[in-house]
Amino acid sequence: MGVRKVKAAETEAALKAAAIRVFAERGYLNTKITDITAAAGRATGSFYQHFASKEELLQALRADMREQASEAFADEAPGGPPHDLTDPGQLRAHLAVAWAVMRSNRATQGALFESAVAAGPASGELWEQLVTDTAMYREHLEYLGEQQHTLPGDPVLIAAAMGGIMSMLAYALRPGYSDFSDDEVIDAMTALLLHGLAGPGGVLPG
Amino acid sequence: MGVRKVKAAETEAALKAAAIRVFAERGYLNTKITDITAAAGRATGSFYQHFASKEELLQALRADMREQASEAFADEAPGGPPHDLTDPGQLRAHLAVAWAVMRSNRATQGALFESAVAAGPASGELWEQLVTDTAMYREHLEYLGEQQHTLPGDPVLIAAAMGGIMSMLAYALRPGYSDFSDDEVIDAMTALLLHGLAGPGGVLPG
DNA sequence: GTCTATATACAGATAGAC
DNA sequence: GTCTATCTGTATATAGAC
Repeated sequence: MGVRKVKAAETEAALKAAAIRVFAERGYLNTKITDITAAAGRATGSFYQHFASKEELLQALRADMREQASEAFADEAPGGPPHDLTDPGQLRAHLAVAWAVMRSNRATQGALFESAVAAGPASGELWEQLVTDTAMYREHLEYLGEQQHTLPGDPVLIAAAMGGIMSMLAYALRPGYSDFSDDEVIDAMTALLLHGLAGPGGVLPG
Repeated sequence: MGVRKVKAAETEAALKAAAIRVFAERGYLNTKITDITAAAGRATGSFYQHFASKEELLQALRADMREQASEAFADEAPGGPPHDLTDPGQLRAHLAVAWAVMRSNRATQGALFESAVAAGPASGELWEQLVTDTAMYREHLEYLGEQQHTLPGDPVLIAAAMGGIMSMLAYALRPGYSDFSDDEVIDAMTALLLHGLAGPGGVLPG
């Protein structure tokens, strides 16, 4: 790689890193291109040498996150059969990995969320994102269905609900104005999604 | 009331109605003040005679919705004791009313959601909105806790999760690119929140 | 490739006639 | 109170020198 390309790659990396920092502070929608370039110590014009728009930069960050996510889930279940989401340990492990990925990519995750919401309800972007991101849940639920297990509802809908609540909490829950630990959130969501409000006892005493 | 005040009230109502229409089409963040005035058949300048900003108009719409919501819930349980959310019928009724209010105020509900998200993660607005809107769930859960019922987690967190999933779905789920009926959604969420993925049977066979 | 300087575009808000 | 016309601020994107 020539020295020129190295410099370019450096700048691109600097812009991405700066974007992550400033997205975390002000949020995606509230940051201007110039906020990113300033935080990266570059000139405004340099931005467009690497990205056509803020949206395109976000897609690059999304690709990075996807890569990290698939690695994290590959570590969890290396090529094995689908998880049984009604097994407490497996459900918890799954939620814990998903939560860890979302939290370590807080800024990117939040930016994608903001972008999808800003597109408006009629665009369907948020629903599309929800369905895409929960494809793994959906598959596991469909597997359960094949095993004659009765599901609470359509696998697509249930999967979207599960993923939706996780990403909603990951976005809304910030240190400072609420003090739930990661473990507390994971435990609570595991219990809620596994046995619901009724608890592990099944049907309540009449 | 003088004729002048009548005209003013008419214009204000026209602006609110127009805002609801255009929010539903383009979303809150994507609509300009001029979109609203145009849809209402008024001049741009007239807007500021009634609202200082788009945000203030939204607060007015929120007040209208709150009023409607409290009526709906009052009809459901007129002055009675707190609901038992582990009772299938009561949980379903509760979710059904919440869903009906959100759907019949789709545009306002969506606009509030967009506004809270656009404020950025660091603002805490989305969390605040979530906690405020789920105060009723929280109280019911705390009541269950007092009855020695074991909850999946902190009432504030569980309530936020319940409300979060409902408003997320209400925003993301639109006719056209997904075809779940209201009943299907309510049934699925009732089942999920009541008994989780494991189902009403309680602990699964080993 | 990176920089400075500038052009373009548009939403928000106001001024003043009616 | 409502209108038309306009001003202001600001974010995006480009042009051209280095």
